[in-house]
Amino acid sequence: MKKQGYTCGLDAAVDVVGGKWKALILWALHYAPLRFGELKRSVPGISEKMLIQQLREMETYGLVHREVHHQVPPKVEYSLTEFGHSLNTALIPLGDWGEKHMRTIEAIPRG
Amino acid sequence: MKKQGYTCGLDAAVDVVGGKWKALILWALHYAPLRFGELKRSVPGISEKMLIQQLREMETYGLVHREVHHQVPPKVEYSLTEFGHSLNTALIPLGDWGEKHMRTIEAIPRG
DNA sequence: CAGTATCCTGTTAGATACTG
DNA sequence: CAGTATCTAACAGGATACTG
Repeated sequence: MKKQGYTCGLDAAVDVVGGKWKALILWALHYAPLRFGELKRSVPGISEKMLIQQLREMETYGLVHREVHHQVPPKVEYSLTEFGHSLNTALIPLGDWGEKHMRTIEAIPRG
Repeated sequence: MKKQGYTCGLDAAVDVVGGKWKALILWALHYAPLRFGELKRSVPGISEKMLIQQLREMETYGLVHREVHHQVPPKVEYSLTEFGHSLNTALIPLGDWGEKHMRTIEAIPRG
């Protein structure tokens, strides 16, 4: 979330879902609501700091809903809103594309 | 292009098209091949440095083709490959989503 | 369990000036 | 026209330790 005055829809969408983690978190929540710890295990490699940071942003975007259950031990569940689901749906073709070309992508020399 | 061993297709796709500019450059080239200067005008706000840098990466990914016409003054045309077109197609729903929700997105308080 | 708080590093990106 | 080169600021992200 950095700009105003987007030049096209893709510009706006990339601004919302951009960065290393948001699309993956969205994807993980597609199937069912998850607790913080479950989510962490569902997104391999993410640190607790990045996870909570991205979740907070996605909450302010209205993509994710945070539900606190006052128990001991604490239980917090994250789920997609309708808005979040609509974004996830829009990401499906991109995910399919990536899956289809994963081998090609991995074979590209890094640098 | 940073990792190997993607966990899902979206992971791989975000790695290829991620960052601030690549999706926009891809989008601009969707309609027709463009020269460097035309491309710069088509992607408002991009610096020459970022444009050439992103184009080079996209060339190594095989998304973009660079055609040099040996003339004075020089003329270099950039176009999408078939691979680039396939990625662009996969981005259409995301672009539509962004367009549809642009007002909502702009209204979110920045942080 | 579900976070916070700090510190630290590498990358991204902007500004500016210059070239074949 | 189509780039290169250099410098610097900003930010994303990682490591580690601590808390209600």
